[in-house]
Amino acid sequence: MAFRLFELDRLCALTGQSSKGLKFAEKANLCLSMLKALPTAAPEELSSADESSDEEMAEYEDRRNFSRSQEAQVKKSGIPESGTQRASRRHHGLTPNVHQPASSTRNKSSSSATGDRRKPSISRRDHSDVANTQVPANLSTRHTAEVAAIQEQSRLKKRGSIMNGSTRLDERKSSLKPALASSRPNWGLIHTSNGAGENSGDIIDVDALADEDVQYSRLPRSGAIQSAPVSVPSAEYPASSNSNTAFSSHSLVAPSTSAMAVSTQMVVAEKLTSAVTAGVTVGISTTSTQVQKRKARKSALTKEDKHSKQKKPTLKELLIRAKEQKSREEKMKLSEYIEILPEKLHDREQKHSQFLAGTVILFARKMTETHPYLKKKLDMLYQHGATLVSAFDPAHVTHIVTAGTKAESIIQINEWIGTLVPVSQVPLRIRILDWAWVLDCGNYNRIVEPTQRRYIHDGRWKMERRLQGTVVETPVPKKRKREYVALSSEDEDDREKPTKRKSSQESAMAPKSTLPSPPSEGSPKSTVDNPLAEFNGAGPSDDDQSEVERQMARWKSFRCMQRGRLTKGVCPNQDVIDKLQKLYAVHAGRPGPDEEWKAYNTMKAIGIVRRYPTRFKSLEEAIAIKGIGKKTGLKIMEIINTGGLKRLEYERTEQTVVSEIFQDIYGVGPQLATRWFSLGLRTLEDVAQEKFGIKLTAAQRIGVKYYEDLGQRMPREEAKAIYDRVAETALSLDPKLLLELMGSYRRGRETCGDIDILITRNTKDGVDHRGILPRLLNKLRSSGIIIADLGGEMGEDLEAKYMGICRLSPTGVARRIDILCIPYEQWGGALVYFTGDDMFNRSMRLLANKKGMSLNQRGLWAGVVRDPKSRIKTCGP
DNA sequence: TGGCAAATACTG
DNA sequence: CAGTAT
DNA sequence: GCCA
Repeated sequence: MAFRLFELDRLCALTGQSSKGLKFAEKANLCLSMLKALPTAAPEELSSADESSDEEMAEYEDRRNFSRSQEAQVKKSGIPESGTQRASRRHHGLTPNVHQPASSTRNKSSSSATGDRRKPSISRRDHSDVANTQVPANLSTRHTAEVAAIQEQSRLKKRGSIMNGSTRLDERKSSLKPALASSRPNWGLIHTSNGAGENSGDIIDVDALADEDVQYSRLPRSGAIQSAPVSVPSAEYPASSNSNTAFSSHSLVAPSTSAMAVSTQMVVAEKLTSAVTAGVTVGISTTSTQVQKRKARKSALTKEDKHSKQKKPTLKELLIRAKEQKSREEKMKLSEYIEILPEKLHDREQKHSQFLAGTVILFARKMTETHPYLKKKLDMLYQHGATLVSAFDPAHVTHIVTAGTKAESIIQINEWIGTLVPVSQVPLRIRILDWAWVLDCGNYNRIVEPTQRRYIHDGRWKMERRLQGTVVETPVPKKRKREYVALSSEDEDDREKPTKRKSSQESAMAPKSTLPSPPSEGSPKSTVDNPLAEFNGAGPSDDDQSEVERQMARWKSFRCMQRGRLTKGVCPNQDVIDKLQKLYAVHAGRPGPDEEWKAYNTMKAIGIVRRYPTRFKSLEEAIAIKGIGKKTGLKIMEIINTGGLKRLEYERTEQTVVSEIFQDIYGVGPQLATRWFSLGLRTLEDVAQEKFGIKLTAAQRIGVKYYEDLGQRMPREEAKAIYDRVAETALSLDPKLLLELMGSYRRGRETCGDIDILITRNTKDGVDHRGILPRLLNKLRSSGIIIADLGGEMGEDLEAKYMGICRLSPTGVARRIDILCIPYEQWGGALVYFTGDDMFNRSMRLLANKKGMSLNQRGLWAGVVRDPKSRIKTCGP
């Protein structure tokens, strides 16, 4: 199963993480950490990712067999057999989840390949170049004005949406779907169905594993989670619901949820948490009889396992030994621990990339401390090539690293290393850095120039500046982009300078009040108090590396989220990004699968470039990155070297330009736009007048009518204001509704492309939100908020979606609004899904697939995807 | 060379 | 069913 | 277009 993990770094690339250079085991760990969020992952995979012993393989087989037997049951119970390799695809337009016979028309015919992708939803704001390109003379003046307007808007960050992929399902993949689908009509809640109950094979596995302790300790266990609830900021999230559906795990989501609006990191964290929740809930979300059945089977299984263990006692012994070792280590002081590291991690070169090679690091903590968490940090440093020292020796030490991801107070640092030397006495050439720096080094797989302000404590930073004569007194309000500027180059050689230290500078760094430390980038505050830590089946003291790796991965995803926001168009390769975005628009705006995939790829490349910390220097440097191949690499270099991109020049024909404009009309996609162009339409006027015999749909008319308004993003405050009004109205209908404003708002963007509202309701009291939507909409219409409909609004169901146009006031700009109601159980999944961004979602799903699971709006599903058999597992969030 | 996320809904 | 949408 |  190991081979599957090889794709992981691809995922990492997708999410903006660089797994480049990581050794296999690291990749595995990385993925695991990301996918800890997917706890029902076939446990055998999780364990084997570390190392697969024969015993584990045996267990793996056991479980598979077990699962197969379940499969058989599934068949018996009349649920369509899932194991078949036939590609039963859902039929477009038919009632969802009705199992389609294999003969379903959906197949690989080219038309389906095309038809299945949705419009790449090129952001309309993304035409920075539209205007400076020769606008065809025959475009009407109004059109030109629109173009200008668009250009104006184009500075706003686009919302990074991308097209989807082909829906042509891999046959094996699809094999799991019919069963899922058929077990539930309509957006099925899997966990209540009898079929689903029978299907929850992995759950059993998880339970069984709970007995196994050590090796599986990473796996969340329902019991563990239930017993470790976190306090619930109530309003944000309802605590538990009924005993049947153990939603207590939900409470774990709450803390992050509340912090969310302000912190993208927390968005990610919460996503993961939700996913975890989703997975975890499964295990406990079946009826009691089912639980009993499961337990029976579980104990049987466990016995088998134990039996097989006795035949091969080595593993057990190893485990015991490991345990002893661990407890010994736990008692060690840091200084002692450092001593044993070379022995403990003797194979670091084989297992880990050595991006810290050559550094001599002093860990800024009291060397007498014993906390395992700190040791893990040491592990990490050492693993990746650092030489650790427990005493300060200015001649050797190259870096001083603190354990926090937020700049520690200088006083704190002083206390930690002060016994060795006062901070003020540390030569400037020795950098005092944050843990974030280490993580970034991991991200980029090399030693990152520690010039980013956020790596460094304020006082120290200031002092360094002074000594350079580049005193920057500006406490830097918020959107100063200096961090990224600094990062690129300019003062990279600070530390090279043999700056003599002046103790007189000390004063500058004494009070931490001088510079308010930046609001920190989220709330990393280390895994120790991270709510997510609760999920990992064991506390921080569990399971060596993985914990640290996990944290690292977590951070990576944070970063990748962060970039989008903080970068704000300023990064070393911004020009490249701009061009690539245009290229993306070109591809995405053209019909056909090829173009779509080019677009997809271009989009990925954009993401990668955006978070690449330095300017590209060579082609090699560029194509060494996963996700950037020869073609893109060449383009990047062309842009960097010549400032332009020839490809763009000749791709940017009148057809392209006009077509893109057309596609900014709601309801118009690549195909229509292309067709219109070839029919001779050139301007929005043409479209509005339905020249050349074209016919507009109702939605398209609205799209034309509000063309300009809809092309604008709104400030997040406006989104919030509209949301507030909607929420108010909704709550007046039912005060117990839960609403959440999703999308880019929730991701903390300054501007939002649309308003995306999620509604659900805890059914604990036996009431649900059925039919609330039409009533809500009527109210909103009469209050003038909603001014046009684009579709949706399927009445009386728990799930309902509405799409329309709204505005804050009669004079306000028209905005797109989506309101969707979902069953309470799907809250977690939906939260993840509708928070996006798209790239994040796609990568998560990809990751889920690689782990043999599948992720969608409704939750996380375990079951093998691209691999053997078809174990069907389900879990509802 | 196949796959790249995935599932639904609406319209004409 | 194809195209667009989320 | 990239990757395996």
